[in-house]
Amino acid sequence: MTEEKTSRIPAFIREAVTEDLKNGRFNYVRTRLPPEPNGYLHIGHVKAFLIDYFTAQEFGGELYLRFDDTNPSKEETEFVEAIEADAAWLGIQWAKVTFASDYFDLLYSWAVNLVRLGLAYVDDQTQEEMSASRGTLPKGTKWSETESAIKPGVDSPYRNRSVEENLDLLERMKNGEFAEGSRVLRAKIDMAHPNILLRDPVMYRIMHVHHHRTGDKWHIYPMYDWSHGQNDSMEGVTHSLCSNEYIIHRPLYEWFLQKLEAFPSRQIEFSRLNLTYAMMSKRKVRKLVEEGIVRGWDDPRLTTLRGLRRRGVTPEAIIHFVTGTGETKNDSYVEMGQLEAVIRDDLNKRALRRMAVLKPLKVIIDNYPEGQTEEMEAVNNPEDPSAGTRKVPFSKVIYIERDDFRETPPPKYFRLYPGNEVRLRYAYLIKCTHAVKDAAGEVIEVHCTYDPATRGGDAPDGRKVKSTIHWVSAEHAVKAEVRLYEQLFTVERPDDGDLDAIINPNSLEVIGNAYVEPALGNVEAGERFQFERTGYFCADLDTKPGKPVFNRTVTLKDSWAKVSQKVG
RNA sequence: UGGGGCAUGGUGCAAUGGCAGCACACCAGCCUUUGGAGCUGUGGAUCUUGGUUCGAAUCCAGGUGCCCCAGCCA
Repeated sequence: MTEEKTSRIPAFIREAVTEDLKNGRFNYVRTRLPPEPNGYLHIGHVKAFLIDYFTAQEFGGELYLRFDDTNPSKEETEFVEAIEADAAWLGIQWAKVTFASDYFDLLYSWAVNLVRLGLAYVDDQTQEEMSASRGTLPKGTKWSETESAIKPGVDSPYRNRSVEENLDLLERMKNGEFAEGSRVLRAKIDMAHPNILLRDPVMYRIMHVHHHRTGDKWHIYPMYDWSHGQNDSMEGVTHSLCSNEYIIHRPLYEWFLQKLEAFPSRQIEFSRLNLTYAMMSKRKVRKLVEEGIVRGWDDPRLTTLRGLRRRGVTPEAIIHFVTGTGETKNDSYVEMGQLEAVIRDDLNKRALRRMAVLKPLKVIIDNYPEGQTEEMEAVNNPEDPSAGTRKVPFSKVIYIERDDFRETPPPKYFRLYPGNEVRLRYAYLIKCTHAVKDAAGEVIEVHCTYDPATRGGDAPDGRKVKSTIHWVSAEHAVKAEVRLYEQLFTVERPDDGDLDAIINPNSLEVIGNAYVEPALGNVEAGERFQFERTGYFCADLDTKPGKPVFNRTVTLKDSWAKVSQKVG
């Protein structure tokens, strides 16, 4: 693999960081990954992770993994561990792990400073009152169907309390003297500001909730805007890289740090990764899991990291995909096909080839000696000679793919049909004589003759066949469960739609009676293979000794599907 | 004129005032013991109008379109 790009981070970030280093704003680089521990990582997070990781790496800096655990009602230790494990699986390395909650004490003292400066106050308004006094956006935006005009906000009646009173009230909020929702601490900025975030944003709210790390110590918890930038600054994070939705937060980010005269961390934004047919909304993914629409957070149909891993996607493929899509400030939707192409490319180079018959049809080779078994030599990976070869047993009765036989072949069909000769991969040329049907008219077995002179697959007389099909020996085959996946959703942008209306009812097909070659009989969960001509597969967690279960990671490109569609 | 952000083939990304290129997809062909892989080729894009310039995707001005923002979520 060649390194075609010298840099793995977007130009606009590289330039900004370079400039900061040159003009002396910073003399080192430190970035941070800021996951909220309220769910599992999905492929959308990988982009942010990689940008943070590579930016630090490229400038000889370091990366902190900092959990944004400021809302104890949603967050759990379970997710902290899962996120760490998933990020490590991806290959991301960090200098240390921290938590927003590590800074609760310091942050509180900073809030006290702000109150002393007359820049923050305790507001006793109800949530409804605050909302009503915040002003409105003009008609035409999605929230204002009933409102007709832009309105500035109105100052809270509590806005001009004395510093002493604010200090006292804040202290008592912290001590748990007040009911949830009864008071908040707000920054004192400008209730008429055109950017609504600067209309006296809430800094602390009262929550009498147990925190997964600080226990019951706190009764107030900071909001995102009163935490994230401060933590960046406290940790000496130079570049706080985040998605475009935070652009409007940047003035607030800077306001706090300037007023506090704190270390001037810099926020830079980029666009999120959107993928067609993928659900990125944590809330909706949770619903899929809770309603049993999928089998868990690691369901292979999900684009969670655990889902992708279970499906058989490698970390390298994920990284290659994400860096390959590039990073900009443009809103964009990358096609799922792009991900699949990268996965194929990755697996093509590393996956051992095996033969597996997913939908078996019995073939009897009438002129092959009864009871005889031969060991055929098969290549493990034509892309990688060092993968070597293996022996595959061959005998009189074999299974082939039902799709590889037609009693009456459509145009351009090169596979097995009465009178046609095909090659059994690594074995013999066989010619179909006739098919046997059951009472219902369904083909239940096919009879063939083989040419003993074609062992290995080449005819001494030089005659060619147009098709090579895969097979397994009936006597030696191992029975396997195979799970075939399709898109979970029927629409390209599932985050937008009504969940129940867009679920693809056929996203999972379980095949209980596939036959696989003996080499597949004892595989470890997680091992990846290419089943010749059908796709890439990965041994599932449910695999037991002698009872393999495979997930289809992705199909092979199927040009016959195209031809057959065109032909009709 | 509420504030902010973004506009390059179907999709995603390059081109940092000098021949609009790459990947995926698509189409045609070659090759093939995977109708896989590989190889070759075709078609297709600078949102719009004006300006600056020898020269504009790039700079300037106006317009248009899309996205984000009124959580005590992050």
